[in-house]
Amino acid sequence: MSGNNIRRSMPLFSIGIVMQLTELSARQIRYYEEHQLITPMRTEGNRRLFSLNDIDRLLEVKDLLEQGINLAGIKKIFSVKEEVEVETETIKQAEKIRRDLTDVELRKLLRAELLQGGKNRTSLRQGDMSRFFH
Amino acid sequence: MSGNNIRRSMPLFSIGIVMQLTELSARQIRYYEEHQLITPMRTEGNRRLFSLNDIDRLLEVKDLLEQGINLAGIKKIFSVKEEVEVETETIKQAEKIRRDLTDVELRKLLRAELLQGGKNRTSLRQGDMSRFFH
DNA sequence: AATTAATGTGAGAAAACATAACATTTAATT
DNA sequence: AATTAAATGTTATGTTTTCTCACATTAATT
Repeated sequence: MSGNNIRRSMPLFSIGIVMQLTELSARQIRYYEEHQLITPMRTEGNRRLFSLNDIDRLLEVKDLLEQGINLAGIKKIFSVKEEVEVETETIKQAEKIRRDLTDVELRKLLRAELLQGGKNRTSLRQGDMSRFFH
Repeated sequence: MSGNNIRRSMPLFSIGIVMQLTELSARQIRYYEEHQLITPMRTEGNRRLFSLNDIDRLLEVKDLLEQGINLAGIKKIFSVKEEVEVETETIKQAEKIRRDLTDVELRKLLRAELLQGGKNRTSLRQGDMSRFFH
């Protein structure tokens, strides 16, 4: 999942290409950056380099603007979205930790059982075999 | 399938980006173009614009060169590959045509059967109903 | 030693992009 | 109606990137 994200945030496209892909003017794109709706990378020579994520954002900005929402509103919408994403990500990770922990518990139990096998002969393998040797 | 191909042949990347992605020098890239291993598009202002396919090709060129194959060899390899691709495409299409034709045959048969229902009363529906009205 | 294939390097011109300032348009507010 | 603010257009000027072309270098082959 993360590999794809890296790819989508890779700075690849010049402003000329982005203009074509989004049908926005350079002025518009720069203006939206000025208002922090996107934050494209820069080359050593200070040229903007846009990622696929940037392009997605620009298309969304365009769409929302056409719906009559102003830049302030769009910015807020983005920040809310961002929050939601962070939260779901946190939940996901918590879920993963929970799973991992229960796995650890499970292994602990199994390990205890195996170690106890010396004294109390009721280990799994013996239990299985006992069907044939009684 | 074709939509993806269009995307992969879309002229998007400047030579600077391609240099970074392929770790080839501009000289090398232009030289390979000169020898028709790639044919990037041009902007109105005569700048090269590379597609994902171009980049793939360049990486393959690089790889084959490192294996000691010269440009002539690489060119031949590409043309052979191209031929193979064309052939498999042709086979695929022939296969599709065959399928479509047999479908047509099938429908023809069904249609003939339905039309004949007026004279010889053994149509499917009547056949079904006859179980209850005998 | 000479030739060839692949790549490096430098010059000069053109294209693309940068910022900045001022102009225009449109919609909202007074 | 006049004013203001938001969004975009336009123009000017400087810098970066890319273009082609020519010549140089390197390594392998004859």
